[in-house]
Amino acid sequence: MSITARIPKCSKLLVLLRHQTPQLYASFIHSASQKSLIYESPKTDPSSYSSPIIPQIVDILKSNNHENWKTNEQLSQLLFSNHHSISCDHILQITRRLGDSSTALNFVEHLRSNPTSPDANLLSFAFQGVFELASRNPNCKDEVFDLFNFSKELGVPLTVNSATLLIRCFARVKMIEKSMILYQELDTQMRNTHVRNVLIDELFRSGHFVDALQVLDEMLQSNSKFPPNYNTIAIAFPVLLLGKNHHSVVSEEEIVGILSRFGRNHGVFPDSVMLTQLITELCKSRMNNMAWKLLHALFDLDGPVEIASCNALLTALAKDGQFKKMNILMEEMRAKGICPNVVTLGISINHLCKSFRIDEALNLFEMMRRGEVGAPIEPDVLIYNTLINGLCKAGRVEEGLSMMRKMVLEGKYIPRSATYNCLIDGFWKAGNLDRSLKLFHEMEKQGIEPNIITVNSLVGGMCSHGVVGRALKFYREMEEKGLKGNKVTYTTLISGFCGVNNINRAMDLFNEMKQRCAPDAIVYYTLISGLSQARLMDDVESVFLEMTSAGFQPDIQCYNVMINGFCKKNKVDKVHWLLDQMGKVGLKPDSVTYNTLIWFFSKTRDLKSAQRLLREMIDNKVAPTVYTYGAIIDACCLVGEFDDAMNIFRQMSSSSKIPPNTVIYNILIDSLCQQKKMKGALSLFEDMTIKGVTPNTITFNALFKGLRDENLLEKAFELMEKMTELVCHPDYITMEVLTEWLSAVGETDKLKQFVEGYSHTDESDSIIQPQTTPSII
DNA sequence: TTAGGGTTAG
Repeated sequence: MSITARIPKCSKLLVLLRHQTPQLYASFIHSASQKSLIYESPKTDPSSYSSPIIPQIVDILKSNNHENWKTNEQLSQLLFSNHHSISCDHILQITRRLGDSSTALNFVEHLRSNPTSPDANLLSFAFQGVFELASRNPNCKDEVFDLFNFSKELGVPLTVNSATLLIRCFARVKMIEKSMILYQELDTQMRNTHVRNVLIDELFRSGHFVDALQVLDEMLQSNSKFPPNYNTIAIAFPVLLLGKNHHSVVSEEEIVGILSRFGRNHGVFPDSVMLTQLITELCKSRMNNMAWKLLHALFDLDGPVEIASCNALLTALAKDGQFKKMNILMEEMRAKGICPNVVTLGISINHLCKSFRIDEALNLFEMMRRGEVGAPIEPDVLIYNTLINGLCKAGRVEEGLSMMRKMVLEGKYIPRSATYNCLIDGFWKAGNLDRSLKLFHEMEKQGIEPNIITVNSLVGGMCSHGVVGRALKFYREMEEKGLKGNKVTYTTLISGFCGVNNINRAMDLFNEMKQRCAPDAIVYYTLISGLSQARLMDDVESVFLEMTSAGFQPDIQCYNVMINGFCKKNKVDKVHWLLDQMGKVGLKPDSVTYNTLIWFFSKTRDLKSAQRLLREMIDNKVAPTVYTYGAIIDACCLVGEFDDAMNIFRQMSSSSKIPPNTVIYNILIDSLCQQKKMKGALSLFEDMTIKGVTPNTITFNALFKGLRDENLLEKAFELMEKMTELVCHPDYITMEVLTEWLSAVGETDKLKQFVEGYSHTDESDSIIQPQTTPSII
């Protein structure tokens, strides 16, 4: 039967009842013993489940038409005779088993036909059954409301469970105001903690913050007859702290105030699990301060705080770099007698490792193990891994490896893939790819499965060591074994191939990647950077367009890379286009952008534009850097305004704010050499060594060229010695200049001596290890 | 707890 078909029946019944039994009707109200109706949850007498009366009655009710119930002697006996005292629980059980609200309502009517005065309690519980059955229907909106009105008109009081069921039911069908009215109409006794909890929950759920807070406020009064319980706090706090609307309604201080009233007035506190969850969620939502306040409110109230909650906050503080607060909290924990556990140890060690304070981490590890900080704590495999990783990241790979060996020897734990991954990554980053590969084979032999991180680390190692072909081959082998590459794998390989200027292979890999996974901002950047480096600016443009249409907004660094690329290709219109694009998305040029553009104007000998940009830069509050001054000085030299260049240089030297660096000295030395002013050039060279600015190959090349042009041989020999002394490596330009000059003047011995001066340093500088597999590029 | 980017000059 449909719901709409059932409703008129209720109304008919109502009319019938009013008409026939006015006194009876009134008698309910008097006999209704409210007290017996106030239950938190149905306190079903366990015996009633096994009571044979229930199935007997249900059986009769179900197998007979309701019109025949009245005449059924057996039913009358069972229900109404004094021999069988039918309890409220019995009635509830029976009504629930009738299957639908229509039959259940007929049962209510039948109970009312009891020749002796019917017990109002019984009817209340029968109605509860009716409400329960009706509310099962997802479209119960009107029916439940009509049934409720009907019960009201009959004067049948609600049970507590009927009240909460109806409050929830109305709220869920977006009639929360009806829930409120129902609550207000309830007898004061009925508005108990449970009912209020349900109402508050539904008010919060439907966004009625103010009403919910008002009900909560009543409960929190110190003389409240129905004080809050654990459920109240469990309902209110997640919403107050993490709900969407709380910023406009309740301040952080007010939330703390509410918590204090729970604790101080009623001794109700969140338990450890709830508190930990709340802290974790707050920190996830970047509300570390609120999490801090929450925990400290509990400290102030002397409420129960366990180590897990403290660990949650410590984790967030460590992540956020709030180390002072971490120390304060640790001290407070000590004062409160909250003992650190293995997790606390892990957080502390992790934080020390991430701050490169490895020795302190190792120290803490030993101290905690030995029980020198509270009770002894046995570290877990994660802590070992954290330390091994910390050692590797600090370049202390041998110590990291010993730690793993020690862990195994002590029989503590078997290394995990992650343990090996840290070491593999550490060794190649320390320049020893060979050891990484040995560890990889060792882990395979030990039956510790490599994962995609192992593969990516080794692929990265090979790419960094210049053996990109081998990296790809290795990846293909791993792919065959089922380790499919991800974004990281492809980005690493793409970056590697761009690095060796094999753009075709990089593009192939990019296309292959797109078949497997969606590209992200990092891979787009990598590709744009590689293509810009290769000056393939048309391709840069198309990748840029693809990136933006995929929904990724290039950041300022990415724009700078592209602007630089277009500048180098002299594509001014494209530079303007990119600057426009930046403006449209609200990205402002930074110092790198300005420097790139100023450098471009310098190179095109457009000193005026370079100076104009310098002014614009300063006006826009972008601080000039050593690059900026370098570019301006360069421009001055190129247009022959050498005195201006020297003036800027002197200002830089005297202010010590941005002291000139090697590049600036090189520009000036080169310019002086070209002007054949060797005295000045050599004096600047002297000046830079005094100021601790290291000359490099370019400095020496400029000087050698100048000295050669002036044929100042002795000075050149002096500088050659100086160059060897500084282990400054000659390049092809150095060799070209010196070979030509010294051969011509018959000083080849000096040249030989010069070259030999570097022979002992060559080996240690080579980081490329002998290959065991042939490279395919 | 482990893996990929980081821009500008001579």
